[in-house]
Amino acid sequence: MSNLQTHDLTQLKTFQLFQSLDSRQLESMILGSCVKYLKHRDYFFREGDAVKDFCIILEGAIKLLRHSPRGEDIIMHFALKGDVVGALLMNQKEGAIYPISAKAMGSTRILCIPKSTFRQHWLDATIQSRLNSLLYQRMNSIQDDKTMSTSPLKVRVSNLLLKHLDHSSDEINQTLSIKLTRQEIADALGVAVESVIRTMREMYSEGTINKASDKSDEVINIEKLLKNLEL
Amino acid sequence: MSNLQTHDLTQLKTFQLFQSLDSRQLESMILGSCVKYLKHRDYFFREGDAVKDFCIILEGAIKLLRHSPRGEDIIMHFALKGDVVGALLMNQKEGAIYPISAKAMGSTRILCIPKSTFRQHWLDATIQSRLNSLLYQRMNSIQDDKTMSTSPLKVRVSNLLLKHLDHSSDEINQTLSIKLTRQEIADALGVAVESVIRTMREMYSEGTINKASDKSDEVINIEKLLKNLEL
DNA sequence: CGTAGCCTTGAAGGTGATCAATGTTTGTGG
DNA sequence: CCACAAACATTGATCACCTTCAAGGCTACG
Repeated sequence: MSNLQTHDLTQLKTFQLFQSLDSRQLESMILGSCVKYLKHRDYFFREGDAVKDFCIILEGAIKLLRHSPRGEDIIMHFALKGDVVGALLMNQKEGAIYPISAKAMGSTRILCIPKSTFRQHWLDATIQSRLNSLLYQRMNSIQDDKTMSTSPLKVRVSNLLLKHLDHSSDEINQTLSIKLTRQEIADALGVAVESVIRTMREMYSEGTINKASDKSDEVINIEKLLKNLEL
Repeated sequence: MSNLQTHDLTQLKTFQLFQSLDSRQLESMILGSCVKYLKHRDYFFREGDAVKDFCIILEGAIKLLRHSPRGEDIIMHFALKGDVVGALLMNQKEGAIYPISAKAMGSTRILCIPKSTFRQHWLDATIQSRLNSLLYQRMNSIQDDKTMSTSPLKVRVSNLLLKHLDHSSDEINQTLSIKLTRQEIADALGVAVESVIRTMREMYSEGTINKASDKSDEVINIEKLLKNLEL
């Protein structure tokens, strides 16, 4: 736990949520906040905890998940740099609990903001409307998933990979913006790991997924990926 | 299409969204609005249409759905009286399109509000925060569904029925707040109609669902229903 | 060095999909 | 009011996809 650095402030201003706000407003919005480091698999909060604060991801990634009745994890969303985690809950009544868990993927740096600051400085029309925008995107993505729920697994895996492609390189061969384990892909789709493994093995043999030259990373051929999504 | 009646205004005030607003504010929020009647299966808007307005349901119900690649409908949400449909889209840029279709279930009366009014009179902190609340509930419900995606169909059907029980009567035998066809249940769960029919036939034989004495309505034994959800 | 988390493979089995045929209900127009 | 179409419901037979279970391997990390 530590305080905000100057370069963090600069970074904040690049996030969609804070675009072209004046510095005074920005500073009021992060009153009482602090930077936290989460290690791989640390929880920011757990399903059932009393709602206390929310955060903005400065570096790394956080997965939002629930525990299914049968002990599996179901992943609802992968939150990346610039994403806001838990803000929707700040409007809830006193005594509310988190309906979901937030778990770090790899070392993650977050800016942790107390509920009171939200209630004093975030209830501004512009901000709320931007939060709505973020929420809208997340909603849309969930609905995309649901739309494909009747498609064969290969299509659903392809769709998931597509959503997480790193668009910085516009090559045919792209990488993912976060490293996803087979287990995580399975948890995000609500299927068994073994099924994901078998499906992705097939995608290897077709050349949709390839081993990267250097490391254990994986590279995705976007043309072949898109072909899986047709029909 | 017609204008708002006095009793409609009274009704509006009973909705969560408008709780304890003064009349002046309420009137500004419905500037330029009009009441529309939708017949069964009429669309309020269709996936792909240019975004123009949103609505509040005065009477009846609207289902929000998408078309899957294979021609099936996938139902995302059943919106009932007092629900707001399409408000999240009003913040989007010019030229946005509806990502979803909104289709009436039975005769439905709505208050249809133009985008311009939203932009002038809804960007208020209180309202936005209430919209967030509605959205939060919808999000939560979708996440509940997803959490059960690995459960057997009987559990998922039970869960869907539970969500739509009419809690006005606190008897053991309850009815649904909207009439759902087997097809709609199937579309909401993303499964085949035949599977729903077979599952519900079984629930009949167990006594979880029963024919109502008078009509073709169905009555649900809530104790047996809850038993299906355990484990 | 041993544990924990993830990956992999194979064999067996079940749940729900698909297809095809038929019945029922509702609404529409002549 | 009847005839016809459209939407919804039902049933059975067959089959594919994904799950489950069991066993083992790999890699990272204290």
